[in-house]
Amino acid sequence: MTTTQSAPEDRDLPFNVFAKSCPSRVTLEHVTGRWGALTLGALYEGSLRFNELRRRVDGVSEKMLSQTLHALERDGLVHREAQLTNPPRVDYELTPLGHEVTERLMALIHLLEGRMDAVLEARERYDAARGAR
Amino acid sequence: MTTTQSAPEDRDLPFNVFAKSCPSRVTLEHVTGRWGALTLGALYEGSLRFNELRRRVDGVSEKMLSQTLHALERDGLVHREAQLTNPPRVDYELTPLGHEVTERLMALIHLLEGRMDAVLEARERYDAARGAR
DNA sequence: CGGAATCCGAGTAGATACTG
DNA sequence: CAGTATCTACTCGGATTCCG
Repeated sequence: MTTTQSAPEDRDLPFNVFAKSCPSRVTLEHVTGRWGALTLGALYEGSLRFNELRRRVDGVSEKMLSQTLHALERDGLVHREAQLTNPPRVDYELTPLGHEVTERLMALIHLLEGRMDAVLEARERYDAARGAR
Repeated sequence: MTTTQSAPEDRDLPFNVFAKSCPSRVTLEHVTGRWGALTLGALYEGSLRFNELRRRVDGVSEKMLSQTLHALERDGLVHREAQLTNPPRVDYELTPLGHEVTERLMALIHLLEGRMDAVLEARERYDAARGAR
């Protein structure tokens, strides 16, 4: 054993989401946040323009989408390609890193979508037991 | 080809997070939400008691942890085991479904932690270009 | 089309105090 | 220990307006 390792969660990684001050926690929130996850998911299929994204991500406002895209671009997960034509055209696409991240994210989303029946059942059981009191 | 399939995102799955009204979006938010993700992550190593959980998930308040655990329990991802001793002892652990979900979640978290250096670099580049103006 | 800026209400999060 | 209750503060997020 060449490295000193005590427990799995006690890795000597420089970054640890469980620590309050770790920057990785902020990025995790950008990625998994309400609109971040859906935006990345939409871009997973390919590059999209601003309003195409808005339509894909059902329910997002211009403001939130704009804000979300900025955060993801700043974190290096999304690339913004602006063409100064008239009318202007701006395409958003995943960076290689963004694609890797989104792969993992989609695995999570698809699992969840596939097991929603079990989740719904669990909710009914929970409500029947708790709500009755 | 035996199934009718038009596009990957156009699957005829009953649940689709991209749709505003889909219940899967709510569950996704429980799982990936600020405290949900960290709580599941903490429980991935094994069952924990309430205050152990509080210490692991750095920065969470009692209220938020309690609320988070209720949501995850209701969705069938976390199991609550209470012993009516004195002092009371309550253990939380992942259900099999919760474990599956958390596996995917941890894959995402670990990827992110491992690439934070790239994220931080991207941020500096972004700020240098944008913040300068 | 692709945004930025402003306003404002609703919901969320934290601190605190209390209970079993 | 394991929570609940309450209060306040703050942020989030939507609608609107305006600009390049």
